[in-house]
Amino acid sequence: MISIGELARRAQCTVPTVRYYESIGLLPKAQRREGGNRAYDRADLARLNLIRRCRDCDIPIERIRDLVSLSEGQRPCGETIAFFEEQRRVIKSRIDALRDLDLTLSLHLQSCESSCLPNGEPCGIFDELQA
Amino acid sequence: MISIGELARRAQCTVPTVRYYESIGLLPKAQRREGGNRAYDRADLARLNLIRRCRDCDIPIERIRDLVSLSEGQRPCGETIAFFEEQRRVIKSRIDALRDLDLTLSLHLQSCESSCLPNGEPCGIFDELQA
DNA sequence: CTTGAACCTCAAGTTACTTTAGGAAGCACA
DNA sequence: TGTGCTTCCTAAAGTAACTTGAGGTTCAAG
Repeated sequence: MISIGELARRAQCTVPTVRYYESIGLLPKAQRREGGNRAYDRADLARLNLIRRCRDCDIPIERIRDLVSLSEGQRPCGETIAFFEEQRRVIKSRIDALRDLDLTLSLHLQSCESSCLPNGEPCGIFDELQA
Repeated sequence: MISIGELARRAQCTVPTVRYYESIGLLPKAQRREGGNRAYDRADLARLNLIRRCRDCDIPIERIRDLVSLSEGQRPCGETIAFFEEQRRVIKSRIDALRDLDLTLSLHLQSCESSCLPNGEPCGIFDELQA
């Protein structure tokens, strides 16, 4: 059994975030010690880790709720596979968008760096962006 | 001079979003027609386009405020380049996190698909995820 | 000149948290 | 046993970046 602080540390999130997840029912109500402090076990950490992995990738909480209930309900494989595949599609399109933006930024950086004067005067980087 | 609807359409955002940007001072107070409707010109569109590009990249509004004042103040290139490079770092780490999650999902999908029974009964896909 | 789309303001709702206020619990060490 | 100090507790309010809703006005087409 570990404390909420230890749990948060291991799952790389903050203590209030853990309490918040409990308050919205994404984590089950935690067990309590004598004095009232929350206590967690390995399964809690596993579940929080799963949630955090997903949140780091901006999967909305409602979708994570689906995932968790899928994992608990022992649903047939088909549903689970479909869910995972859908998430992979979302992830893929997000990666594509980010790569695209990165390319744009790198092009603007290049043009800035090549047209910049050594004295550090402003170049035309914003002219293009605002055109 | 174009209407707020036309402006929003061209900058790929919604009308309320434009009004919101004005309300927080990210866009200057719009000119008005006789009846009170907002009217915009090319410069407004340029500025909104810049803002939207950045927001698509999840650059927070406070940072865009910095950028706008950077572009208006004709600051030296160094600052601008540093800003863009920082944004590229943010994008890169976000892509890495997404790729990582995608890999995890694909591994679980594989193990699910290979251990699944043809009748669609649940397999152990979540056992690993929650371990 | 009327009708429907687009516009207006102001207020409240949304998501996923964080921050604040005001205490109580737990643990070291003197 | 007392005295700190960190960690914990709850409840409420704040934050970012918008979206949605209510209730009313303006504008362009027919």
